[in-house]
Amino acid sequence: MSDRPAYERGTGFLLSRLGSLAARSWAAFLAEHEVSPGQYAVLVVLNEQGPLGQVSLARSIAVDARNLVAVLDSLSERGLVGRAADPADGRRRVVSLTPAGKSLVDDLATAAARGQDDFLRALGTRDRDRFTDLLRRVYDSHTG
Amino acid sequence: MSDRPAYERGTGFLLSRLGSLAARSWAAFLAEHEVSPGQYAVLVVLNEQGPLGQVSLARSIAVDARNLVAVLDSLSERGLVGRAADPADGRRRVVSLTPAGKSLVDDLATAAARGQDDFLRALGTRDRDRFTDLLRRVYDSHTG
DNA sequence: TATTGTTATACTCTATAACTATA
DNA sequence: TATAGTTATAGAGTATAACAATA
Repeated sequence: MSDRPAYERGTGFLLSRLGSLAARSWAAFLAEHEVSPGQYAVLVVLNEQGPLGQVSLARSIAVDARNLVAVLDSLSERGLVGRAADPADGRRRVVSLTPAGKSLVDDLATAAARGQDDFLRALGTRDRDRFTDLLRRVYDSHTG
Repeated sequence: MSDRPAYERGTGFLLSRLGSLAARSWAAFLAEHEVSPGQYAVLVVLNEQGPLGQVSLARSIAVDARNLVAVLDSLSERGLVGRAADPADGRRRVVSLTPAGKSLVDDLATAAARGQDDFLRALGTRDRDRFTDLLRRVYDSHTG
């Protein structure tokens, strides 16, 4: 086990603190490519799941739909996503990835894989895979 | 492996996103006890490591020393920590936990252990232990 | 000159409230 | 009435710049 009282460094505490560190590191990496973490999350989800309405998109990235508006505005201005009115439902605006957006996601993802090495330097190759697997399972349980 | 392109959901992306979720959940729990995440982090570190100067303390919780000042002011006003001038170095102010602070940390840690169950519902008991261990190793590698 | 602690300020992320339009 | 999208605004968390006191 540990030489410290385990309850003081429970998973919630650790995940919250480490997540804060990771978010800073991640934002700094993305900033070099002039993309915010929220923008990248949108691009990734659209690339994986295809076009989505804004409410579905917001839930998929665990962001409030109100705060998604400005993110989509900025992505749209840069030509990375498009918003099209849904003919079947006048309220909906379907968001989709443009070819330029698709190209950017692929490039960033490749670069990001290299950038992670330093942050996870405490773990060996096998533990990194285990870690990523556990993270994904917990993450997916919260975003559906 | 996965049915999705693994590079898109690398560890940096997942940790940053999940950490954001965990931080919200964690802050909500602490708010019920009128404590902020930053305040709790200070209390935990002081409880583990004993009295510290503000620069050492800031590094231990991975927070900028400038942003630590207001946190310590609020904790001091509530009588949870004390700041004493260091006789050996006039610049330093040594921060230490008061009995009331120590008591609060212990109570919160016990309550937090119960509150984590829902957030980690996707993992079994053994995987939770593995997850916590991996988190701690990565976290410690960044905070010394 | 370097370090400790501090203030002021700005920027990002998130949350609260209220609104429009469509169903 | 319920839902999709939007706006305005306020609150945390963090980062940049500059400063005083001490080493």
